[in-house]
Amino acid sequence: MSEFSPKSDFLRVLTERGYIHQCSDMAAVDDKARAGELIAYIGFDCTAPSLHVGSMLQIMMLRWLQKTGAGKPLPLMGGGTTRVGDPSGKDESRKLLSIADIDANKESIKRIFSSFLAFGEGKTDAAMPDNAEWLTALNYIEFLREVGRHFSVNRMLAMDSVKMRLERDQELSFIEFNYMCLQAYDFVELNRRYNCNLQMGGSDQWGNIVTGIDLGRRMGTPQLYALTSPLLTTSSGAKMGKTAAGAVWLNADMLSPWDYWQYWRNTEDADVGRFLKLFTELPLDEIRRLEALQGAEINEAKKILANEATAMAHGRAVAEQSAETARKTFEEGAVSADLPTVEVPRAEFAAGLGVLTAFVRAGLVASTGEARRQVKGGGLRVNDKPVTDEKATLGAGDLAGGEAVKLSLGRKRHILLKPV
RNA sequence: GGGGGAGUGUCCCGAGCGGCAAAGGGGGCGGACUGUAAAUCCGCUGGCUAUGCCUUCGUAGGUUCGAGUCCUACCUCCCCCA
Repeated sequence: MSEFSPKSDFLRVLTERGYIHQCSDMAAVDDKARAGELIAYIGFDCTAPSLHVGSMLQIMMLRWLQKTGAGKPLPLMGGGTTRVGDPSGKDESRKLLSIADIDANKESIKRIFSSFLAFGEGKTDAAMPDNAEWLTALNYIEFLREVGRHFSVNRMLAMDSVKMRLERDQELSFIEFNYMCLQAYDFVELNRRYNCNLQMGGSDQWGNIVTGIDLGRRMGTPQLYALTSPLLTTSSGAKMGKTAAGAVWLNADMLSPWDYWQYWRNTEDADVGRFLKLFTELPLDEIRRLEALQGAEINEAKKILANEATAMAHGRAVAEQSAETARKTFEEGAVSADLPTVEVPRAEFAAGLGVLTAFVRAGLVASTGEARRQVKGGGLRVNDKPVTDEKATLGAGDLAGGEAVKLSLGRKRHILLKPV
Protein backbone atom coordinates (compact mmCIF):
# COMPACT_ATOMS: atom_id res chain seq x y z
CA MET A 1 0.00 0.00 0.00
CA SER A 2 2.86 2.33 0.77
CA GLU A 3 4.04 1.80 -2.81
CA PHE A 4 0.78 3.05 -4.23
CA SER A 5 1.02 6.34 -6.08
CA PRO A 6 -2.36 8.00 -6.35
CA LYS A 7 -3.57 9.60 -9.53
CA SER A 8 -6.29 11.70 -7.94
CA ASP A 9 -5.52 15.09 -6.48
CA PHE A 10 -7.32 14.11 -3.33
CA LEU A 11 -5.29 11.05 -2.41
CA ARG A 12 -2.10 12.60 -3.69
CA VAL A 13 -2.52 15.57 -1.36
CA LEU A 14 -3.48 13.39 1.59
CA THR A 15 -0.56 11.07 1.00
CA GLU A 16 2.02 13.83 0.53
CA ARG A 17 0.86 15.73 3.56
CA GLY A 18 0.74 12.78 5.92
CA TYR A 19 -2.96 12.35 6.54
CA ILE A 20 -3.17 8.68 5.74
CA HIS A 21 -2.73 5.87 8.21
CA GLN A 22 -4.76 3.07 6.66
CA CYS A 23 -7.06 2.65 3.70
CA SER A 24 -9.19 -0.34 2.82
CA ASP A 25 -8.63 0.05 -0.92
CA MET A 26 -6.44 2.86 -2.16
CA ALA A 27 -6.92 2.09 -5.85
CA ALA A 28 -10.70 2.07 -5.65
CA VAL A 29 -10.86 5.24 -3.56
CA ASP A 30 -8.45 6.84 -6.01
CA ASP A 31 -10.72 6.04 -8.95
CA LYS A 32 -13.79 7.41 -7.20
CA ALA A 33 -11.91 10.56 -6.30
CA ARG A 34 -10.84 11.10 -9.88
CA ALA A 35 -14.41 10.69 -11.00
CA GLY A 36 -15.54 13.16 -8.35
CA GLU A 37 -17.74 10.47 -6.85
CA LEU A 38 -16.43 10.15 -3.33
CA ILE A 39 -19.11 10.86 -0.81
CA ALA A 40 -17.31 10.73 2.49
CA TYR A 41 -18.46 11.04 6.06
CA ILE A 42 -16.72 11.58 9.36
CA GLY A 43 -18.64 11.34 12.62
CA PHE A 44 -18.20 13.93 15.35
CA ASP A 45 -19.20 13.26 18.94
CA CYS A 46 -21.27 15.87 20.74
CA THR A 47 -19.63 15.37 24.12
CA ALA A 48 -18.59 19.03 24.50
CA PRO A 49 -19.86 22.39 23.23
CA SER A 50 -16.95 22.64 20.82
CA LEU A 51 -14.55 20.44 18.92
CA HIS A 52 -10.88 20.93 19.72
CA VAL A 53 -7.70 20.82 17.66
CA GLY A 54 -7.69 17.04 17.97
CA SER A 55 -10.49 17.07 15.40
CA MET A 56 -8.70 19.40 13.02
CA LEU A 57 -7.10 16.55 11.13
CA GLN A 58 -10.53 15.13 10.35
CA ILE A 59 -11.93 18.50 9.38
CA MET A 60 -8.99 19.09 7.06
CA MET A 61 -9.60 15.79 5.31
CA LEU A 62 -13.15 16.83 4.53
CA ARG A 63 -11.88 20.18 3.42
CA TRP A 64 -9.36 18.67 1.01
CA LEU A 65 -12.03 16.37 -0.33
CA GLN A 66 -14.09 19.38 -1.25
CA LYS A 67 -11.20 21.48 -2.41
CA THR A 68 -9.81 18.86 -4.77
CA GLY A 69 -13.23 18.22 -6.23
CA ALA A 70 -13.12 14.58 -5.24
CA GLY A 71 -16.68 14.60 -4.00
CA LYS A 72 -19.04 15.52 -1.24
CA PRO A 73 -18.08 15.91 2.43
CA LEU A 74 -20.54 14.84 5.10
CA PRO A 75 -19.64 15.91 8.61
CA LEU A 76 -22.01 13.78 10.66
CA MET A 77 -23.26 15.08 13.97
CA GLY A 78 -23.36 12.23 16.47
CA GLY A 79 -26.58 13.42 18.05
CA GLY A 80 -27.70 9.82 18.42
CA THR A 81 -24.46 7.94 19.05
CA THR A 82 -23.36 10.39 21.73
CA ARG A 83 -26.34 9.20 23.74
CA VAL A 84 -24.66 5.80 23.82
CA GLY A 85 -20.96 6.63 24.16
CA ASP A 86 -18.01 5.35 22.14
CA PRO A 87 -15.73 3.04 24.15
CA SER A 88 -12.93 3.18 21.52
CA GLY A 89 -9.66 4.30 22.97
CA LYS A 90 -11.09 4.96 26.40
CA ASP A 91 -9.99 3.29 29.59
CA GLU A 92 -13.27 3.55 31.33
CA SER A 93 -16.83 4.37 30.55
CA ARG A 94 -17.88 7.93 30.71
CA LYS A 95 -20.94 9.29 32.41
CA LEU A 96 -23.92 9.45 30.10
CA LEU A 97 -24.75 12.97 29.03
CA SER A 98 -28.27 14.27 29.26
CA ILE A 99 -30.12 14.60 25.99
CA ALA A 100 -30.53 18.33 26.52
CA ASP A 101 -26.77 18.73 26.92
CA ILE A 102 -26.08 16.70 23.80
CA ASP A 103 -28.46 18.80 21.75
CA ALA A 104 -26.96 22.03 23.05
CA ASN A 105 -23.45 20.76 22.27
CA LYS A 106 -24.55 19.79 18.79
CA GLU A 107 -25.89 23.24 17.99
CA SER A 108 -22.66 24.79 19.19
CA ILE A 109 -20.46 22.41 17.19
CA LYS A 110 -22.42 22.89 13.98
CA ARG A 111 -21.31 26.50 13.82
CA ILE A 112 -17.67 25.49 13.47
CA PHE A 113 -18.07 23.81 10.13
CA SER A 114 -19.16 26.83 8.17
CA SER A 115 -15.61 28.18 8.58
CA PHE A 116 -14.13 25.13 6.95
CA LEU A 117 -16.61 23.81 4.40
CA ALA A 118 -19.01 25.20 1.82
CA PHE A 119 -22.52 23.88 2.28
CA GLY A 120 -25.24 23.66 -0.31
CA GLU A 121 -26.92 21.45 -2.86
CA GLY A 122 -24.15 21.17 -5.44
CA LYS A 123 -22.18 18.03 -6.17
CA THR A 124 -19.22 18.89 -3.98
CA ASP A 125 -21.16 20.97 -1.46
CA ALA A 126 -21.14 19.70 2.09
CA ALA A 127 -24.18 18.49 3.98
CA MET A 128 -24.48 17.92 7.70
CA PRO A 129 -26.67 15.00 8.72
CA ASP A 130 -27.34 14.05 12.34
CA ASN A 131 -27.61 10.38 13.22
CA ALA A 132 -30.27 11.20 15.80
CA GLU A 133 -32.52 11.50 12.74
CA TRP A 134 -32.56 7.75 12.23
CA LEU A 135 -31.12 6.20 15.37
CA THR A 136 -33.71 7.60 17.74
CA ALA A 137 -36.48 6.27 15.53
CA LEU A 138 -35.22 2.70 15.66
CA ASN A 139 -37.43 -0.01 17.03
CA TYR A 140 -35.48 -2.50 19.13
CA ILE A 141 -36.94 -5.75 17.84
CA GLU A 142 -36.89 -4.57 14.26
CA PHE A 143 -33.31 -3.43 14.59
CA LEU A 144 -32.26 -6.79 16.02
CA ARG A 145 -33.96 -8.68 13.21
CA GLU A 146 -32.75 -6.57 10.36
CA VAL A 147 -29.38 -5.33 11.51
CA GLY A 148 -28.43 -7.18 14.70
CA ARG A 149 -28.47 -10.58 13.04
CA HIS A 150 -25.53 -9.54 10.86
CA PHE A 151 -23.23 -8.91 13.80
CA SER A 152 -21.05 -11.66 15.16
CA VAL A 153 -20.46 -11.34 18.87
CA ASN A 154 -17.42 -13.55 18.46
CA ARG A 155 -15.91 -10.97 16.17
CA MET A 156 -17.01 -8.04 18.30
CA LEU A 157 -15.26 -9.54 21.31
CA ALA A 158 -12.06 -9.72 19.33
CA MET A 159 -12.07 -6.02 18.48
CA ASP A 160 -9.32 -3.95 20.08
CA SER A 161 -11.64 -1.52 21.79
CA VAL A 162 -13.51 -4.37 23.47
CA LYS A 163 -10.55 -6.65 24.05
CA MET A 164 -8.67 -3.93 25.85
CA ARG A 165 -11.45 -3.50 28.36
CA LEU A 166 -11.91 -7.21 28.90
CA GLU A 167 -8.23 -7.91 29.32
CA ARG A 168 -7.84 -5.23 31.93
CA ASP A 169 -10.97 -6.31 33.74
CA GLN A 170 -12.51 -2.92 33.14
CA GLU A 171 -16.23 -2.52 33.01
CA LEU A 172 -17.78 -2.44 29.54
CA SER A 173 -21.49 -1.89 29.77
CA PHE A 174 -23.97 -3.30 27.30
CA ILE A 175 -24.86 0.14 26.03
CA GLU A 176 -21.25 0.83 25.08
CA PHE A 177 -20.91 -2.60 23.55
CA ASN A 178 -23.69 -1.59 21.19
CA TYR A 179 -21.94 1.55 20.03
CA MET A 180 -20.12 -0.08 17.14
CA CYS A 181 -23.37 -1.55 15.86
CA LEU A 182 -24.92 1.88 15.69
CA GLN A 183 -21.90 3.40 13.99
CA ALA A 184 -21.86 0.57 11.48
CA TYR A 185 -25.53 1.15 10.83
CA ASP A 186 -24.86 4.87 10.33
CA PHE A 187 -22.59 4.03 7.41
CA VAL A 188 -25.29 1.90 5.79
CA GLU A 189 -27.94 4.53 6.41
CA LEU A 190 -25.75 7.28 4.98
CA ASN A 191 -25.19 5.17 1.92
CA ARG A 192 -28.94 4.86 1.46
CA ARG A 193 -29.61 8.53 2.03
CA TYR A 194 -26.58 10.17 0.41
CA ASN A 195 -24.89 7.37 -1.53
CA CYS A 196 -22.07 7.79 0.96
CA ASN A 197 -19.26 5.38 0.06
CA LEU A 198 -16.32 6.35 2.27
CA GLN A 199 -15.91 6.76 5.99
CA MET A 200 -12.88 8.55 7.32
CA GLY A 201 -11.70 9.06 10.90
CA GLY A 202 -8.84 8.70 13.33
CA SER A 203 -6.95 5.43 13.45
CA ASP A 204 -8.85 4.44 16.58
CA GLN A 205 -11.97 4.29 14.41
CA TRP A 206 -10.64 1.64 12.04
CA GLY A 207 -12.50 -1.19 13.74
CA ASN A 208 -15.79 0.67 13.78
CA ILE A 209 -15.45 1.69 10.15
CA VAL A 210 -14.62 -1.77 8.90
CA THR A 211 -17.55 -3.15 10.86
CA GLY A 212 -19.71 -0.72 8.91
CA ILE A 213 -18.28 -1.84 5.58
CA ASP A 214 -18.98 -5.42 6.53
CA LEU A 215 -22.54 -4.65 7.58
CA GLY A 216 -23.04 -2.83 4.28
CA ARG A 217 -21.96 -5.89 2.33
CA ARG A 218 -24.42 -8.05 4.25
CA MET A 219 -27.21 -5.57 3.84
CA GLY A 220 -26.68 -5.05 0.16
CA THR A 221 -24.97 -1.67 -0.19
CA PRO A 222 -22.40 -1.13 -2.92
CA GLN A 223 -18.77 -1.55 -1.82
CA LEU A 224 -17.89 0.90 0.97
CA TYR A 225 -14.42 2.14 1.85
CA ALA A 226 -12.39 3.14 4.90
CA LEU A 227 -9.64 5.74 5.26
CA THR A 228 -8.04 6.64 8.58
CA SER A 229 -5.57 9.26 9.75
CA PRO A 230 -2.73 8.69 12.22
CA LEU A 231 -3.15 9.45 15.88
CA LEU A 232 -1.32 12.70 16.41
CA THR A 233 1.04 13.39 19.26
CA THR A 234 3.64 16.09 19.63
CA SER A 235 7.28 15.14 19.28
CA SER A 236 7.65 14.99 23.03
CA GLY A 237 4.82 12.51 23.21
CA ALA A 238 1.94 14.63 24.48
CA LYS A 239 -1.50 14.32 22.98
CA MET A 240 -2.50 17.15 20.70
CA GLY A 241 -4.76 19.79 22.05
CA LYS A 242 -4.05 20.16 25.73
CA THR A 243 -2.54 23.22 27.33
CA ALA A 244 -2.39 24.79 30.75
CA ALA A 245 -5.75 26.39 30.23
CA GLY A 246 -7.33 23.13 29.11
CA ALA A 247 -8.36 21.92 25.70
CA VAL A 248 -7.64 23.95 22.59
CA TRP A 249 -11.19 24.60 21.47
CA LEU A 250 -12.15 25.69 18.01
CA ASN A 251 -15.11 27.83 19.06
CA ALA A 252 -14.05 31.40 19.72
CA ASP A 253 -16.34 31.65 22.73
CA MET A 254 -14.54 28.70 24.33
CA LEU A 255 -11.00 29.79 23.50
CA SER A 256 -10.09 33.23 22.23
CA PRO A 257 -8.46 33.49 18.79
CA TRP A 258 -5.49 35.07 20.55
CA ASP A 259 -4.97 31.95 22.65
CA TYR A 260 -5.55 29.81 19.59
CA TRP A 261 -2.82 31.69 17.75
CA GLN A 262 -0.54 31.29 20.77
CA TYR A 263 -1.16 27.54 20.81
CA TRP A 264 0.23 27.17 17.31
CA ARG A 265 2.98 29.69 17.90
CA ASN A 266 4.30 27.51 20.74
CA THR A 267 4.65 24.42 18.59
CA GLU A 268 7.78 22.39 19.26
CA ASP A 269 10.54 22.81 16.67
CA ALA A 270 10.38 19.19 15.66
CA ASP A 271 6.68 19.43 14.84
CA VAL A 272 6.68 22.52 12.66
CA GLY A 273 7.00 20.81 9.29
CA ARG A 274 4.50 18.10 10.07
CA PHE A 275 1.96 20.60 11.39
CA LEU A 276 2.37 22.97 8.46
CA LYS A 277 1.50 20.09 6.15
CA LEU A 278 -1.48 18.95 8.18
CA PHE A 279 -2.98 22.19 9.44
CA THR A 280 -2.29 24.71 6.69
CA GLU A 281 -2.81 24.68 2.95
CA LEU A 282 0.54 26.19 2.05
CA PRO A 283 2.27 24.62 -0.96
CA LEU A 284 4.67 21.84 -0.08
CA ASP A 285 7.78 23.52 -1.47
CA GLU A 286 7.07 26.55 0.71
CA ILE A 287 6.71 24.24 3.70
CA ARG A 288 9.98 22.51 2.88
CA ARG A 289 11.69 25.87 2.91
CA LEU A 290 10.14 26.82 6.25
CA GLU A 291 10.90 23.62 8.08
CA ALA A 292 14.51 23.79 6.99
CA LEU A 293 15.05 27.00 8.91
CA GLN A 294 17.63 26.59 11.64
CA GLY A 295 17.81 27.74 15.24
CA ALA A 296 15.84 30.82 16.13
CA GLU A 297 14.84 31.30 12.51
CA ILE A 298 12.30 28.55 12.81
CA ASN A 299 10.22 30.99 14.82
CA GLU A 300 9.30 32.57 11.50
CA ALA A 301 7.82 29.25 10.43
CA LYS A 302 5.88 29.02 13.66
CA LYS A 303 4.38 32.45 13.11
CA ILE A 304 3.25 31.44 9.65
CA LEU A 305 1.78 28.25 11.08
CA ALA A 306 -0.08 30.27 13.69
CA ASN A 307 -1.31 32.78 11.13
CA GLU A 308 -2.55 30.17 8.69
CA ALA A 309 -4.20 27.94 11.27
CA THR A 310 -5.90 30.87 12.98
CA ALA A 311 -7.01 32.38 9.69
CA MET A 312 -8.75 29.18 8.74
CA ALA A 313 -10.65 28.90 12.00
CA HIS A 314 -11.31 32.54 12.84
CA GLY A 315 -10.61 34.56 9.72
CA ARG A 316 -7.59 36.28 8.23
CA ALA A 317 -8.18 39.63 9.92
CA VAL A 318 -8.33 38.13 13.39
CA ALA A 319 -5.20 36.10 12.71
CA GLU A 320 -3.27 39.16 11.63
CA GLN A 321 -4.39 41.08 14.64
CA SER A 322 -3.18 38.27 16.90
CA ALA A 323 0.14 38.28 15.12
CA GLU A 324 0.46 42.01 15.60
CA THR A 325 -0.48 41.81 19.28
CA ALA A 326 2.12 39.10 19.73
CA ARG A 327 4.75 41.16 17.97
CA LYS A 328 4.17 44.15 20.23
CA THR A 329 3.98 42.07 23.37
CA PHE A 330 6.86 39.68 22.84
CA GLU A 331 9.19 41.47 20.47
CA GLU A 332 8.79 45.08 21.55
CA GLY A 333 7.81 44.39 25.13
CA ALA A 334 5.16 47.05 24.69
CA VAL A 335 1.67 47.03 26.09
CA SER A 336 -0.74 46.17 23.34
CA ALA A 337 -4.32 47.26 23.82
CA ASP A 338 -5.44 44.11 22.05
CA LEU A 339 -4.34 41.73 24.77
CA PRO A 340 -7.16 39.87 26.48
CA THR A 341 -8.85 42.28 28.88
CA VAL A 342 -10.66 41.82 32.16
CA GLU A 343 -12.73 44.65 33.61
CA VAL A 344 -13.07 45.66 37.26
CA PRO A 345 -15.35 48.29 38.77
CA ARG A 346 -13.56 51.64 38.92
CA ALA A 347 -14.64 52.21 42.52
CA GLU A 348 -12.98 49.03 43.63
CA PHE A 349 -9.86 50.01 41.78
CA ALA A 350 -9.81 53.50 43.29
CA ALA A 351 -10.08 52.01 46.77
CA GLY A 352 -6.85 50.12 46.16
CA LEU A 353 -7.07 46.60 44.78
CA GLY A 354 -4.76 44.02 46.37
CA VAL A 355 -2.27 42.58 43.87
CA LEU A 356 -3.16 39.04 44.79
CA THR A 357 -6.84 39.68 44.28
CA ALA A 358 -6.11 41.43 41.01
CA PHE A 359 -4.41 38.34 39.62
CA VAL A 360 -7.30 36.17 40.75
CA ARG A 361 -9.73 38.55 39.05
CA ALA A 362 -7.71 38.40 35.87
CA GLY A 363 -8.06 34.64 35.93
CA LEU A 364 -4.32 34.11 35.82
CA VAL A 365 -4.31 32.26 39.12
CA ALA A 366 -7.04 30.22 40.80
CA SER A 367 -6.74 31.57 44.33
CA THR A 368 -4.94 34.13 46.38
CA GLY A 369 -2.99 31.24 47.83
CA GLU A 370 -1.69 30.36 44.39
CA ALA A 371 -0.96 34.03 43.73
CA ARG A 372 1.08 34.11 46.93
CA ARG A 373 3.09 31.10 45.85
CA GLN A 374 3.68 32.59 42.43
CA VAL A 375 5.00 35.76 44.05
CA LYS A 376 7.51 33.65 45.98
CA GLY A 377 8.57 31.97 42.77
CA GLY A 378 8.87 35.28 40.94
CA GLY A 379 6.14 34.43 38.48
CA LEU A 380 3.91 37.50 38.72
CA ARG A 381 4.53 40.87 37.14
CA VAL A 382 2.61 44.13 37.08
CA ASN A 383 3.45 46.25 34.04
CA ASP A 384 6.46 43.98 33.54
CA LYS A 385 7.82 44.67 37.02
CA PRO A 386 8.04 41.57 39.22
CA VAL A 387 5.71 41.57 42.22
CA THR A 388 7.74 41.27 45.40
CA ASP A 389 5.30 42.50 48.01
CA GLU A 390 2.16 40.44 48.25
CA LYS A 391 0.47 43.17 50.27
CA ALA A 392 0.88 45.82 47.58
CA THR A 393 -2.20 47.38 46.06
CA LEU A 394 -2.96 48.63 42.58
CA GLY A 395 -4.22 52.15 42.09
CA ALA A 396 -4.55 54.88 39.54
CA GLY A 397 -0.78 55.23 39.39
CA ASP A 398 -0.47 51.79 37.86
CA LEU A 399 -2.55 52.57 34.79
CA ALA A 400 0.35 52.33 32.40
CA GLY A 401 0.16 53.85 28.99
CA GLY A 402 -3.50 54.61 29.15
CA GLU A 403 -6.38 52.92 30.78
CA ALA A 404 -5.23 49.52 31.97
CA VAL A 405 -2.75 47.60 34.08
CA LYS A 406 -0.83 44.78 32.44
CA LEU A 407 -0.71 41.67 34.60
CA SER A 408 1.56 38.81 33.62
CA LEU A 409 1.98 35.24 34.77
CA GLY A 410 5.23 33.82 33.58
CA ARG A 411 6.50 35.17 30.33
CA LYS A 412 3.67 34.13 28.12
CA ARG A 413 0.38 34.89 29.73
CA HIS A 414 -0.73 38.50 29.85
CA ILE A 415 -4.02 40.13 30.78
CA LEU A 416 -5.01 43.77 30.83
CA LEU A 417 -6.99 44.81 33.88
CA LYS A 418 -9.21 47.69 33.03
CA PRO A 419 -11.25 49.84 35.43
CA VAL A 420 -14.71 50.68 34.14
C1' G B 1 -26.15 -16.66 49.21
C1' G B 2 -20.90 -17.76 51.78
C1' G B 3 -15.55 -16.19 52.22
C1' G B 4 -11.59 -12.55 51.14
C1' G B 5 -9.74 -7.64 49.45
C1' A B 6 -10.07 -2.46 48.14
C1' G B 7 -11.96 2.73 48.10
C1' U B 8 -6.45 8.55 50.26
C1' G B 9 -4.98 15.41 48.82
C1' U B 10 -12.04 16.38 43.39
C1' C B 11 -5.86 15.68 37.33
C1' C B 12 -3.85 10.63 37.83
C1' C B 13 -1.00 6.70 40.39
C1' G B 14 0.18 5.81 45.34
C1' A B 15 2.66 5.25 50.94
C1' G B 16 0.42 6.00 55.40
C1' C B 17 2.72 2.33 64.18
C1' G B 18 -3.81 6.87 66.94
C1' G B 19 -0.98 13.39 66.91
C1' C B 20 -1.53 14.33 59.57
C1' A B 21 -2.48 19.45 55.73
C1' A B 22 -0.91 13.58 55.28
C1' A B 23 5.64 10.22 52.11
C1' G B 24 6.83 9.42 46.96
C1' G B 25 5.97 9.68 41.72
C1' G B 26 3.50 11.30 37.09
C1' G B 27 1.14 15.55 35.21
C1' G B 28 0.75 20.83 35.74
C1' C B 29 2.57 25.83 37.00
C1' G B 30 6.70 29.16 38.03
C1' G B 31 12.18 30.27 37.91
C1' A B 32 17.20 29.65 35.52
C1' C B 33 19.22 28.59 30.54
C1' U B 34 17.17 29.86 25.44
C1' G B 35 14.46 31.43 20.43
C1' U B 36 7.29 32.62 23.17
C1' A B 37 11.10 25.55 21.12
C1' A B 38 13.11 20.92 23.10
C1' A B 39 16.38 18.86 26.75
C1' U B 40 18.38 19.92 31.63
C1' C B 41 18.51 21.97 36.65
C1' C B 42 15.76 24.42 40.83
C1' G B 43 11.09 25.80 43.37
C1' C B 44 5.81 25.24 44.00
C1' U B 45 1.47 22.13 43.45
C1' G B 46 -5.98 22.41 49.91
C1' G B 47 -8.90 27.40 51.08
C1' C B 48 -9.17 32.09 53.81
C1' U B 49 -10.47 38.60 56.07
C1' A B 50 -3.64 34.39 57.81
C1' U B 51 2.07 34.21 63.16
C1' G B 52 -4.18 32.07 63.37
C1' C B 53 -8.78 29.87 61.40
C1' C B 54 -11.52 26.46 58.08
C1' U B 55 -12.11 22.10 54.87
C1' U B 56 -9.95 17.28 53.16
C1' C B 57 -8.55 10.35 53.15
C1' G B 58 -16.17 6.15 49.90
C1' U B 59 -20.96 7.61 53.32
C1' A B 60 -23.15 7.99 58.27
C1' G B 61 -22.47 7.17 63.30
C1' G B 62 -19.26 5.57 67.66
C1' U B 63 -14.69 4.85 70.97
C1' U B 64 -10.76 8.43 72.38
C1' C B 65 -7.83 14.52 74.97
C1' G B 66 -7.07 13.43 69.78
C1' A B 67 -8.91 9.02 63.97
C1' G B 68 -7.02 8.56 57.20
C1' U B 69 -5.42 5.07 60.97
C1' C B 70 -9.72 1.46 66.01
C1' C B 71 -15.33 -0.19 66.27
C1' U B 72 -20.52 -0.39 63.87
C1' A B 73 -23.77 0.10 59.78
C1' C B 74 -24.30 1.40 54.78
C1' C B 75 -22.64 2.35 49.48
C1' U B 76 -19.41 1.06 45.31
C1' C B 77 -15.77 -2.05 42.98
C1' C B 78 -12.67 -6.56 42.57
C1' C B 79 -11.39 -11.87 43.66
C1' C B 80 -12.68 -16.95 45.34
C1' C B 81 -16.63 -20.60 46.60
C1' A B 82 -22.06 -21.75 45.58
